[in-house]
Amino acid sequence: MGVKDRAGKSERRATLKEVAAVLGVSPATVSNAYNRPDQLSPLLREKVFEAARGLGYAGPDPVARSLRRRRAGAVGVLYSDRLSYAFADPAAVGFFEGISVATEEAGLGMLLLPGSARGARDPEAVGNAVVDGFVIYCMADNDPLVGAALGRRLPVVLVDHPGVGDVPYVGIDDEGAAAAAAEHLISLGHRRLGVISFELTREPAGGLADLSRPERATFGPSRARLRGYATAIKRAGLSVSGVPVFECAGSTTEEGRVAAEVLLGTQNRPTAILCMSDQLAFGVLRAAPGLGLSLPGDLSVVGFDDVPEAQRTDPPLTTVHQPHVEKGLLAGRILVAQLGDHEPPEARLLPTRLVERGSTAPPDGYKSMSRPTARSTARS
Amino acid sequence: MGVKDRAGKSERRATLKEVAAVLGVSPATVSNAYNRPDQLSPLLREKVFEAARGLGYAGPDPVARSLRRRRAGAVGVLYSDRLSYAFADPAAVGFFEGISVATEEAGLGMLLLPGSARGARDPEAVGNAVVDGFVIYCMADNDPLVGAALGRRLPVVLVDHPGVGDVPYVGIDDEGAAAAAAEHLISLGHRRLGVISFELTREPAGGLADLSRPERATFGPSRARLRGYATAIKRAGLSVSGVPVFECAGSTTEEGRVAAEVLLGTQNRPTAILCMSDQLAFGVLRAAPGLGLSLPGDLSVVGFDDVPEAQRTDPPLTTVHQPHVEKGLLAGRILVAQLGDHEPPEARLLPTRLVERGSTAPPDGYKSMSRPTARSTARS
DNA sequence: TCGTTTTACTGAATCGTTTCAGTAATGTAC
DNA sequence: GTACATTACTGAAACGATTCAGTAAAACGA
Repeated sequence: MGVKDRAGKSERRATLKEVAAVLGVSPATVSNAYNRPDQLSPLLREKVFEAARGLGYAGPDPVARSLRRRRAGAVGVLYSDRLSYAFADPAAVGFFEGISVATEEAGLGMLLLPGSARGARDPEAVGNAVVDGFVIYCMADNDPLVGAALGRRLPVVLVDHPGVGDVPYVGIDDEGAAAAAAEHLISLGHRRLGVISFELTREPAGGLADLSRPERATFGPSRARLRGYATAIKRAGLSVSGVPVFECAGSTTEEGRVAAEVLLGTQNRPTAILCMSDQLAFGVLRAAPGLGLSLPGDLSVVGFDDVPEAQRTDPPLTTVHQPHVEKGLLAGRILVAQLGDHEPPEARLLPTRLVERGSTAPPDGYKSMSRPTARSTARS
Repeated sequence: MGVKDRAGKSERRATLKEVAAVLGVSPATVSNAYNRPDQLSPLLREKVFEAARGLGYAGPDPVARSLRRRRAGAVGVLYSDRLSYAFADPAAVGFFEGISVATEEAGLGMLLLPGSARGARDPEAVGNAVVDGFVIYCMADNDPLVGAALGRRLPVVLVDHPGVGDVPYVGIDDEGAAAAAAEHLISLGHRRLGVISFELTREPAGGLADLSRPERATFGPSRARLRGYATAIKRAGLSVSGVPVFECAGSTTEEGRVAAEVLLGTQNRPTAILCMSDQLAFGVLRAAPGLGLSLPGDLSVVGFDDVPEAQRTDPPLTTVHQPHVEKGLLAGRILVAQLGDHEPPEARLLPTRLVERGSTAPPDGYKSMSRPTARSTARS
């Protein structure tokens, strides 16, 4: 193509003013043709469209329009990690699905911001996002992007994140749900538990810790879940500091597998493992055969999330169910309502429920007492 | 709260000009403080930030900035249906994942436009989208939103959509892949085939048709796949018009189930079914027991997509593998390259491959000839 | 000390719309 | 024929930034 001249791209797009000029009318009239047909004779309106077509004018520029109208027509979504992780995690996908229902109802777009991946975090993206509000999903307490988003002074909904001031908040009772999961194992007779956790700090060390200091976790739901596990364990009269916690940098099957190998490689290995997500639990299921363990006889596993696949693993996964889609829907609706100055639905904690499936059983050689039934932890 | 006064929300946010006024400097200086630190004494810069903090000014307004800079910092994604469907379909989710990798690399946001659901389609959303370009994914040929997006004169990548002019295009060889799927069944000895298809027209009738007029489908990949099925069937000397095609409005398990019940409820029922997606095929698997059919003995099923779950069904699903994530990644990269005036990767057809699993076998009482091996259909 | 460069800032134009307050022309009422 | 309403359009001021061409002052070299 010879000289590099940006191959034809440079012809500037026509503007409303130019369309007006062609017809010898005022820009206001052209604007009205697009936005307020009743302010115009139908004839002139047609002429405007025709002239526009002639100039290749595709209608008012969205950016200029947004500036003038002061609305962007989209809501921003902030996620704690790389977006591609979100798409690989059925829990996040379910949540996004819920949001999308709400935004679609309102005719709004859904802007997924470039993830706040560790290291490469780029607060500019939040400052540059052309949105009318934010859904902040599952971010570390001290993530600077949260501050950046709040600083924009737009309507915001916080999800799975500790409340900030009077910002609407949607989540679950992580602590109660985690406690229920631990209680389930304990009541089956397990005494040696292990935990596979999300990252504990913003710069996760990875590797082993114990359950004695849940408060140091910088990630709201992790902290609450650790606390829940710890509470149940203490209540049963067991030692909290004896419970190994393996910290995973991400919620993937692979990380779960590695964690399981470490946790189960110790002498006096746990007979049951509590996982903070189903993805991690799947990793444990995958690791078990290689370690010569069969489930649930040699090892019990509890997940968290109840993603659809949890029903189909072998054995099916006992896990804490939480309503991901509804969580997204509620968060989305609250945000949308704020934008339209409607009365928003009440922000709240959604119910969870322990779903007992085949991955948990009394430890080998233990006679179970009465088995507890599904327990629902909800608060309105 | 007594009088409804928009509870404190109305305090207008401060502007750059106001920050400048407070300090008695020019707006240009404040702008420079944010955008060109080197144009400013560090001392003054600090003062600017301090004044900004005092006024609750969170930095330059993204919309105004976009207007002036002429870039939005986001790419738009157009999908043929309601977004919530996309999130429920692992194939689409994989595609989105790929896009997100590309946009994230470039620090761009990913704006999912409110779906072009049947009926409620709202071309305004496309015209109003604040984006630097579009990925158009899987839209009907004559969808007005495609025209609207093209009309914006922004860089565009078309995915799974018939090419338009010299717009970059990414897809697979749908026809070849479909033909391979049909050939597989035929070589197993099946003679009575059925097809479960996506919508054939923009206003899908639902229900039965036959394979004799693939060209009327208004949806590129559907058309190509029907053509592929037909080609293979003709090549085998079978009658194309004898092949029942059930049209589903959406790609869901439920629709697949219904379709299977209709297709298999006829006398002289098909011994094998070709599905245009794994989701539809899952529906067939689910319907089979109720119809007293066991797979693959009584019925063979082939899917399309090879979503992860296809490996875990019972029996595992024979299906056409296509690289969803890579498709998204490639589309995203091409778009991003165009935005930055880089040389974009070459647009192309990605390879597919028939994956034979347990859901296909020779029809009952038929002795199979040599079984064909996985066949790859790729073009660069 | 003079001329030149560098530093630190400013003024004003511009990005492309929307919208509000008019205004001239036409229509209606009596 | 006058008063009033309606219709069809216009002018100009926002909306909130960025940027380019300057300019005055300070620093520098010889």
